Amino acid sequence: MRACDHRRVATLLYDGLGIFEFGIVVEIFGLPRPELEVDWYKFETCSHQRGPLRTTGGVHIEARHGLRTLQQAGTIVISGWKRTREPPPESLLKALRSAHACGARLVSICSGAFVLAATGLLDGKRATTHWRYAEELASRFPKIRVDPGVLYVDEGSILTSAGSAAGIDLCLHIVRCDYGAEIANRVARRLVMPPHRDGGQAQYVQNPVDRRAPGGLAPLLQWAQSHLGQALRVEDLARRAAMSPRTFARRFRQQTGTTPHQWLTHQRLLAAQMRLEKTDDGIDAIAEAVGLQTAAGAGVDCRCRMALDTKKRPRFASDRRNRLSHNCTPACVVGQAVSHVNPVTL
Amino acid sequence: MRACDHRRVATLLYDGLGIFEFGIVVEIFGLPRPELEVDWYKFETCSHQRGPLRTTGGVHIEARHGLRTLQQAGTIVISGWKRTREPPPESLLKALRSAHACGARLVSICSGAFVLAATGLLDGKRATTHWRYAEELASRFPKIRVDPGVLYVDEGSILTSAGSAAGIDLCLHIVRCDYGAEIANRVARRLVMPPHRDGGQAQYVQNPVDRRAPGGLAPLLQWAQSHLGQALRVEDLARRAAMSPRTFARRFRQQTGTTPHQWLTHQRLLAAQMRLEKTDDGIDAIAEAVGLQTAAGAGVDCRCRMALDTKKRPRFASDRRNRLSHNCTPACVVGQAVSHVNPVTL
DNA sequence: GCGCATATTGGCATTTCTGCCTATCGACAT
DNA sequence: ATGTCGATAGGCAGAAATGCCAATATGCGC
Repeated sequence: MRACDHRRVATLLYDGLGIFEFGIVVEIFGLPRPELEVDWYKFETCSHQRGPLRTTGGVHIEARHGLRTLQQAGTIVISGWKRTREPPPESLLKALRSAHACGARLVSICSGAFVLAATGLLDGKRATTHWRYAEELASRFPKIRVDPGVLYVDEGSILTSAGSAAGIDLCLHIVRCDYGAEIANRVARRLVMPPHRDGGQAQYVQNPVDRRAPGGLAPLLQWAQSHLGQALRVEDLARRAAMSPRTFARRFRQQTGTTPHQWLTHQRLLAAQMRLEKTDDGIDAIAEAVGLQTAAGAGVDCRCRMALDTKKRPRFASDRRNRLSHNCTPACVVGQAVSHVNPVTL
Repeated sequence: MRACDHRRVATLLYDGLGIFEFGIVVEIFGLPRPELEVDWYKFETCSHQRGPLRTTGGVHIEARHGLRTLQQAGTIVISGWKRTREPPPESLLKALRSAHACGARLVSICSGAFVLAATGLLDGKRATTHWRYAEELASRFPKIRVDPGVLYVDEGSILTSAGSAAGIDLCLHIVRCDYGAEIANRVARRLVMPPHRDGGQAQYVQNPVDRRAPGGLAPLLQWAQSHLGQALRVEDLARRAAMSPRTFARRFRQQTGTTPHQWLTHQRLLAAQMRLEKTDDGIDAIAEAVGLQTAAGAGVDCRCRMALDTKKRPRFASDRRNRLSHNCTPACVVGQAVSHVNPVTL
């Protein structure tokens, strides 16, 4: 394994490239950043294919380099892969293996994990991918320990990240490793992104992953979601999970990234949003149904009130199609009201 | 003003286009989404310039349409503008004004606000842009009420968003307005982004904006940041801000998006991260210095402990350059530990 | 100036959160 | 078998967060 410069970053272009994921890589590694006053990354686009390549959004782009350059890079980013079932060309795999053998760092975003998986280099290692593909990845590459619940996995020389935006998190993580926290924070700030975000992509998945994980909270959360109308106290939830309140709080944070109460409030607001759109019920009825009016405890106050307070109801809620000044539905307003709540969805 | 279909989305390409911002627009509006089972947006790329256009990342792309198509769209997105000082061509401005007169919605991301500003359509309206450009925008277009503290501004027919990633928030907002919260949430989930995020970009700016806003917390926050070592209680902060604890809590949430205590803890961890990199102090000394060991109150527990606990120190902190199994510096680990804390920076 | 409506503020009670301390359990070496 | 170490669980007290209500300020039309 020869030493190689991780600051030489190459990313793979291919026919059908997702421009968003590519954009992330460019934004983090590919922009000149004189203000940071460090020896910043050198960035190259490479492809195994010649000529203009189609991308999402209906535009075409052309890589400036071929696999040879890719292979010489110290950090290689595979941002997605058009069709997960399509095996990557052997020439590409060879280049990746060779680069890795020389000490290069392999990075994948979203379905790019399938390319890394195909090299065999992930065997026995942990990895992740977009939650839509997690199952497929795990079943097609059983040797890989797929963790669908995290935003990214750092296995040292191979790093994989979950869907789309999680690529930002991983790229920032890499910057943090290479240049330190301060630089990474500055990059994040310029991106107007939080410097780190976690709790895993589990938050963003529709159905909780790992339903039957030992001590998993998923069943409880599901139960809670369908009983939002009741005045659920954290203590009750803990009892239901057969844990002491303290342990429950700890587990809850581990698995969701928030406190039970914040999560609950957020669920209530989301539910309210949905009902505002899907039903013709009035604000009060909905608030009641999702447990917001009566709710014992805490979590909403002015924020939710701003949108749900019965006093303001006539202003926009007389009809659920009634539009606000800015063409927003009530649900939209609630959405903005929610915004201050910790963004955990599950 | 004729009715026009907001679902016809066009975005402007230009020489020097930021591929990241463009990617956002594509990802939200430009992907086929059969799974949503709605009449999704039609997406077009337009430009006033012919031929391949340079973009960030060193690739070239070509717009499929010209200004005529742009003008006919119902939603026009300007994702950035290469040089804020460069006046947009009159032909473009004309097309935008004309489209707007016909009822089209104008949307800007990042420095794209300068293009909208140049049309004059923003005069008297509220708007925002990337925090780096906010001041310039305000001074060059004094008639615009620039709000540099928010992620986006919805003025009905003109929507502006702050830097880069804030464009995602705005685009999701638009989807929420057009198709409702559920659809928007599904799009967000697929992006692995929170469905809404707020508290404003104020969180991400290095130096708090609006330092002298009436009742602004910025000075207090700055003071707190330089006195993290002390055992600051929320009550103390409130007193220092000359507010009752209750009012303080409310204001704090308004302006930062979190509770005082969460913010404080996050600041402590960030500070610890920095010190781990910049100084040769040991874990204990640093923890002490940023108020984590001694800290009265709450906020860290197992999360921070995971990285800072003196018991585990020998494992990775004997030398600050000492690497973990995954090539991470201690600061990096702390970063991951921080992750469960609400991502507010300020 | 007056009355009404709305927004802001402060205090209080309740719930929730969290650091810390102790107890328990299992692995492992002696 | 015994003791030590580490990890996890539970309990507790103090701090923090929040809904709610009452009081006060602010604004507005008359």
